[in-house]
Amino acid sequence: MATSLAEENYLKIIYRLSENTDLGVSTNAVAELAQTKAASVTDMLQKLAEKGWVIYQKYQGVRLTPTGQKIALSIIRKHRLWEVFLVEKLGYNWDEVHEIAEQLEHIESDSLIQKLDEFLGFPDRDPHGDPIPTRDGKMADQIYQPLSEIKEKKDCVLMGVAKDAAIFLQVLTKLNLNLGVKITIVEINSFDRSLQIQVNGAAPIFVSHEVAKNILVKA
Amino acid sequence: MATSLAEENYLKIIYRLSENTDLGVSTNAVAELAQTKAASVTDMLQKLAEKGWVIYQKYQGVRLTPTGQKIALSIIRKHRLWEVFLVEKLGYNWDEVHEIAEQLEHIESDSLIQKLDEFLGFPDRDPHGDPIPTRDGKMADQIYQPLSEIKEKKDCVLMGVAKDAAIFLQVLTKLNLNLGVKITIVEINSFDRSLQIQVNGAAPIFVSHEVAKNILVKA
DNA sequence: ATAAATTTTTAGACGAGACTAAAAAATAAT
DNA sequence: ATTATTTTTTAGTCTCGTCTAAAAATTTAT
Ligand SMILES: [Mn+2]
Ligand SMILES: [Mn+2]
Ligand SMILES: [Mn+2]
Ligand SMILES: [Mn+2]
Repeated sequence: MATSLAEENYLKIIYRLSENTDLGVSTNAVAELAQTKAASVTDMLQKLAEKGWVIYQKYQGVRLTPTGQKIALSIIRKHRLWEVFLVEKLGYNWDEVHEIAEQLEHIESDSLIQKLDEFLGFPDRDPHGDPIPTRDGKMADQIYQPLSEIKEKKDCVLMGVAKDAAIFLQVLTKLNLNLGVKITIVEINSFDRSLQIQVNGAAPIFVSHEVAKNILVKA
Repeated sequence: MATSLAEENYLKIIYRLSENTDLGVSTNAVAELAQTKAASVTDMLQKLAEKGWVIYQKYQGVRLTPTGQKIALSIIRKHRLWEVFLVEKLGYNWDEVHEIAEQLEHIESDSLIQKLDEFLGFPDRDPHGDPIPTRDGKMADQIYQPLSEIKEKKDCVLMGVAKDAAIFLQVLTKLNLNLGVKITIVEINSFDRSLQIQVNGAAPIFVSHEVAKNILVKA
């Protein structure tokens, strides 16, 4: 069945909110991400339920059906492949691509994504370190951990981010915190949990716990 | 002012219908290309007129304002650049790209088109030989002529097509009539104006006048 | 010049997707 | 166990872009 742009965006949002929980997703949570009102969300959830893409019961929240999940994953796959294209081929920075990919992810053509994937060398991570779902709808687990969970004196490598808002990415760029850099934790300030770190062995800098939470690293 | 997908498509259609005439474009002509009804076209023309993109007077047809023309040309620019991308970078055939470009042409990002243009090496023709409008909205003239106007015994080179419907392009491909081939006119049959031609010096084949009209060549 | 045919516009309706205001249900506080 | 608060749903309205049916204007034919 055909999916409208609005439907695709709702499914993607529901998918995102489902990732960290087994409970149904609340109407208000969807409304916030969709930048719309709760009443509009209720309307849409009823439509999505009729199409068989979500399980929805009044006041009980919503969850994706296997079909709904499949659709969401295919949109996410397109989004992330386009992000790779924009960064790798067109020379964008990682903080500039999300909004454009939000548009490109809705282009409908199986062969296009197939060929794009090939053109890009079948990448398995996007420019923010997020796994790219496979063609048959399987997404690798996020295997990296937040920098905030690494112990003092340890080394690690920046593999991704847990948030791709431009404003956050620009901060990282300004601090030379790019994909692949080596991070050494010099000290963790116990009172506000901020970190003193070295980036590729350079002079130590400070980052807040909030920032560290959203930086994904491998030991 | 922002343009909706529907508005962009209407402006593009009006542009196309204006190319070969100085008269206003008729409601019915637009309706046919838009695959919609005349009543819907009338509605839209009134909206476009309010936005200052067309001059519209009841029963008098419609024509683009300079602003409207600018918008139309920017959509056509995007369409053709994406077509180049699909053929040159992703390996599509020229008969497969039009529908996908119809979607991609509506992606909104100045920097994206800028970077895409650069990535493609600033092409000035799309895979069908059509000129790509420049960033500041100038479109080169179509300098090629229909094969149907070439004299007997003359040689020419296939530079483009006047129609990019997949069904037509597939016929050309089947006859080895690809961009850049040398065509020699062996004979013109006077009774139905069909042509006997050689493609790159191979054994002669027949093409109808209808086909010849839509093949663009340079002598 | 009048009638017939065609084209175009208007009038009224509809679905998608959003909104506001108000009602209902679920949660939290006393 | 009642209130009070928050969340969610319903009811009614709006805009966009489309449709059909009918009216009006234009063009063509007689
Ligand atoms: Mn993104
Ligand atoms: Mn991403
Ligand atoms: Mn095309
Ligand atoms: Mn083309």
